[in-house]
Amino acid sequence: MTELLKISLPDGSVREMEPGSTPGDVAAAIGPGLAKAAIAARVDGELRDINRPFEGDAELALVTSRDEEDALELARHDFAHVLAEAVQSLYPGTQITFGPATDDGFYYDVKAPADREPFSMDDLPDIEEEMRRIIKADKPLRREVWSRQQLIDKWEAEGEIFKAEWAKELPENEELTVYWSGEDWLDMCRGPHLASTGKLDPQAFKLTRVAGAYWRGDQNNPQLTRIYGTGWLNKKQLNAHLTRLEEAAKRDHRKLGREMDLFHLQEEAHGSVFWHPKGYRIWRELEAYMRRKMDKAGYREIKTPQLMDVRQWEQSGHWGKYAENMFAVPDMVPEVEELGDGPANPSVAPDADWMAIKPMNCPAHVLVFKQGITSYRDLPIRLGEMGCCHRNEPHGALHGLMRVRQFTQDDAHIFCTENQVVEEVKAFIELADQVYRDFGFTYDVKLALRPEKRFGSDEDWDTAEQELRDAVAVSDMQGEGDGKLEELPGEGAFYAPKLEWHLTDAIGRTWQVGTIQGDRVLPDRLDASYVGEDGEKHRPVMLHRAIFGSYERFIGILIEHFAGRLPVWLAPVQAVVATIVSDADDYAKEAVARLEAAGIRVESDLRNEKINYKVREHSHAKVPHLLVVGNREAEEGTVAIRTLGEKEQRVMSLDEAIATLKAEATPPDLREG
RNA sequence: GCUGCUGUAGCUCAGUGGUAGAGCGCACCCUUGGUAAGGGUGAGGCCGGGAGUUCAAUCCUCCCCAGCAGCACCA
Repeated sequence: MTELLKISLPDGSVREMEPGSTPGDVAAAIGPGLAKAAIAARVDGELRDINRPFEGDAELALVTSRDEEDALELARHDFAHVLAEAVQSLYPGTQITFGPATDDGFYYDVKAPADREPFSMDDLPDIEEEMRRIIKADKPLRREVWSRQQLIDKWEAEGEIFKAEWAKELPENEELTVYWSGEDWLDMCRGPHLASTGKLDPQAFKLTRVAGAYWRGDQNNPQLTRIYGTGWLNKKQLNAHLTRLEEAAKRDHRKLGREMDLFHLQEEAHGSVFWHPKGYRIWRELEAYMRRKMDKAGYREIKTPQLMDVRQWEQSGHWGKYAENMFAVPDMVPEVEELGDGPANPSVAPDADWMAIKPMNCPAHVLVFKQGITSYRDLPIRLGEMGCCHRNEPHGALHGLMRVRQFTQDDAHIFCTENQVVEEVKAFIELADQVYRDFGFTYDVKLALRPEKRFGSDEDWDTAEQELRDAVAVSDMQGEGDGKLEELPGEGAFYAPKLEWHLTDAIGRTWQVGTIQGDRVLPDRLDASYVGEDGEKHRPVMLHRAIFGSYERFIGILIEHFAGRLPVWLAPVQAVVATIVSDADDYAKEAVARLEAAGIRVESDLRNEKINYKVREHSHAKVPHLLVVGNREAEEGTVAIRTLGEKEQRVMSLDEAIATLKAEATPPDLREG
């Protein structure tokens, strides 16, 4: 007599099941409805196939499509497998590698057969069709445990060199599984999967693009073709997602930047921004705001050179570790050969001295710190700079305002003693939190730990990393996202670990803005010191920090975050006074003069156009307030305010309107209460 | 930098082996109209740059540049 398995269910009940039975059997025992709805199971908390037998007593929670997160993960993973199967079925000789679920779908990295070009967008319709065929065939997805050698033999026999390479590195003692799709195709996979391909909705996915991706993420390896898709549980979800993407595209800062006449980019200065009056207005407001914040927080602002002798960069270590991203300039008058009307051909003498344009401000700040003799009593010293830096970024990395070659940081370096580090980092974390909340952002904080290539001793790295963790633990952060501190091994700077603040753009990509880094390397390399209580020289710790990160990136994120509808205090034009008839022109001019006198950024629109047209145009321009005046308003001394995003107008006296606008135009740090 | 795609008027985009078109915007005229497109007329383009094939190239081929998506990179 075999002993029955005790399967506990979420409602607290316990079912006794025959050994070898599966979560599917439990579902069937409970009722036919559930048997049909159950797509997978959580067994002792682990997501598993519905048909994978229990290995003993267990806690079971059946997963249905109502458990959206699990269901989506499973479906996307299955879509990825179906994608791989479809590609191999259509194009024999294609090698498959990996294909995980993503935030909105799935991808699979494949290597096209040698006699074929890499896959392109044109191939996607055929592949989609083949995927639908596989889904409709309702092929069972069956789990099987294989030995490592079995896997290696199979992949090698089939010429799957990537899979074989991977299989060889799998641990010997772990249970290795494959999943069959029907009887004719399989992939090595940890699972879990749905019971069959037919559980997928053939109308709930769409292949979206192809792109190159390196095998195992290393650019020294062959490049594969990554086929991306978006995958959902049903067509409705898919369509909703596609609509969301369209909406997100509308708030792309590059598009809005042009439409709102904020800035432009052009090839002759690619990667550098031409700021237009309206865009630079936003910049100036941000800069004024940040200056007030930093002044109050005990920073002192400085300005340091754009160009320094290359020898200085050698000493700081940048020339060795960072030269490929630096712009170098010969310190000489170039010989210019005139070729008639053709291009001038400057040539550089072989013995020219070289200068480099600063890619960061830190070495210059150390040089400022080193002037004179500093006592421990003076510490901490916080030196701030709106520092314009140039970095020669890989061209494929450039992206609107988000990743540029010339940018200005709200940079500062805090020189302090060992004992002051945690306290200073804490103060910074709270300052950053205030700033992000003033803009309505939530954020994620990550801790980037020591990279492979680095300066400094392991003991110093241990200390520096722990200080950042300690500071986070004692800090008061309110505007944060999920509240967990994610640690990123190997991602720190060559001189210091970094705390990083990440914000999200319109389509969900995250961008680092703020950072603070605890550096013991640069003060040492550049021989910075202070005189301690004991009269001896000591090395200060140097904290590198920024909150906006760069004005360029921060403005890009602001534009996307607000879809161009910036808060009044940041809006380049805060109000437009628009007339209905020309008889109201004089009154409109008076209103504009009074608004200007109150410090409001206001423009007038006296054109001979219908009010409908003016409303439409200024709404498109995302002007927060439109003050409409006609004969009625002129007589009564009122304005009809139409606020962006609202359908209703409010009529109020001009005085009242000025007071309202003035309050809204006040930057958040200057508001009372 | 790598893979793929794209580059035509200020913007969004059609189009053709015989040097070009629309809508919006812009200018001018008419219209003074109460909250998201009033009407008319007109100007505007070395079809990203270079080389090649061709009687002829915006169109085909090659190289370069830039942009887009992803990868890699982001001190």
